[in-house]
Amino acid sequence: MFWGGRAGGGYIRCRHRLGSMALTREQLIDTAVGVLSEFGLADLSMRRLARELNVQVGALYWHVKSKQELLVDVAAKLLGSVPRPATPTAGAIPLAIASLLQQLRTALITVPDSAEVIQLAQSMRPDALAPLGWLMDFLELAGIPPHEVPYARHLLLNHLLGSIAAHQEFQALAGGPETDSAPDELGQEAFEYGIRVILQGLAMEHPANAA
Amino acid sequence: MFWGGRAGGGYIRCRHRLGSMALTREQLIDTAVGVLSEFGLADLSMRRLARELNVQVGALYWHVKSKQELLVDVAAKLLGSVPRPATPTAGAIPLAIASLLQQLRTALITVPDSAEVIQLAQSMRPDALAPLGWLMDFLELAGIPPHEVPYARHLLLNHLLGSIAAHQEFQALAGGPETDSAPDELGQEAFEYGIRVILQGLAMEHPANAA
DNA sequence: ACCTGAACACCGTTCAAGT
DNA sequence: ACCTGAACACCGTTCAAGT
Repeated sequence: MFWGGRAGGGYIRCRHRLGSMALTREQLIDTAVGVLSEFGLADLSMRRLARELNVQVGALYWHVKSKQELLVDVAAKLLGSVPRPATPTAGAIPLAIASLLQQLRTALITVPDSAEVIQLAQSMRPDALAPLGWLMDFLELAGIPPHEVPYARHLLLNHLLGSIAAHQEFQALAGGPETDSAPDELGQEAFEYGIRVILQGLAMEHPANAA
Repeated sequence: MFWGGRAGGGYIRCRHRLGSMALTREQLIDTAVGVLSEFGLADLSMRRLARELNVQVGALYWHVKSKQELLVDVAAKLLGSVPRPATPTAGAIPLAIASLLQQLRTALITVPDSAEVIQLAQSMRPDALAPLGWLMDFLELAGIPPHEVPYARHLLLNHLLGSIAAHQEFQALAGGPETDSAPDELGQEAFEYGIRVILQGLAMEHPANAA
């Protein structure tokens, strides 16, 4: 959620821009990813970004149209590390789906409020997040009727984002990002359980596909 | 999402408080539900509520500790119309789950941003939303191993809230709350599809239960 | 082309002081 | 007990004017 303590102070180590050379859109996005990763969405304000980059707030609006547009780019960058999987053979589709989702989870789980950012981006520009398109491709490949593919994708996506959000909430209450070993585990188990259940359900609903 | 156009103007027909008698917490909650229902979460500010109630902002903080606490009560009120279902017989558990979820959807689908409000409430005070507890009871009754019951509940809840949010987004883009007939339908179909898939998947994962 | 300075119209929360 | 008035520390966005 976007609520919760305004953590306030705390600067990012590197200023991301020194002296004289012009600010770039890339720098702006990278700084936004940095602030999000370290302090969360509540601290990710345009004014905070301007401070971090040693510019006035207005300057940011020469590079992006709005905060929302910036967040779409932030979301895309968060998923940028997930590699495009090879097209799976017919029998291996459920496995390919599961491993894509696992990669998405890994990319997002350490970034606070990442689920919300992805959801916003997804609702603003459904095409901006390539990996979510791959998911649809896989479901089509599995032989799910075209008009139900979006339903199935939503089901998987809601589970992914929901279980990331739940895990981060839980961690927040437990205080800090889990200093001791076995940091994830419970969230990971819940995540895998859901994937298993949904894939099994899909296999029953669409007897044509492989599972 | 909490973003989107600040709709701005537009007052609620009845002032909810006239003249001299003291403001009550109930009035505050009801007004909040009213503003949410008509204008959405972006317009639901403490200052707006104060205006609507003809009080100064500070007055609200005598009745509630914070905006978040108020929103928990708003969430509870939104689900207040859902009646406690009778305990189902063993064979009818999946049906009871499906119909409870349908009732929850019906209670929330017309209220903008209701999914976010429920999610916030659920994360702040997991016990405040009784109907979500009933869901867990049903899953236990279905013979799901205790430590997996929360996983299954999350799965269903994420689908419910996710499909409500998706439906409202879609409607927002389509302009206004669908003036012509057949207003829901698509969202309803996606919703039922997901329920079916999840329940089938649960039945496979836990052969003991009935489906 | 790129940025500053300043404004506009907002936020949530607190708290001394009034009744 | 219940509320006002005023402040504190913020927001996102716009835009004339500077370089």
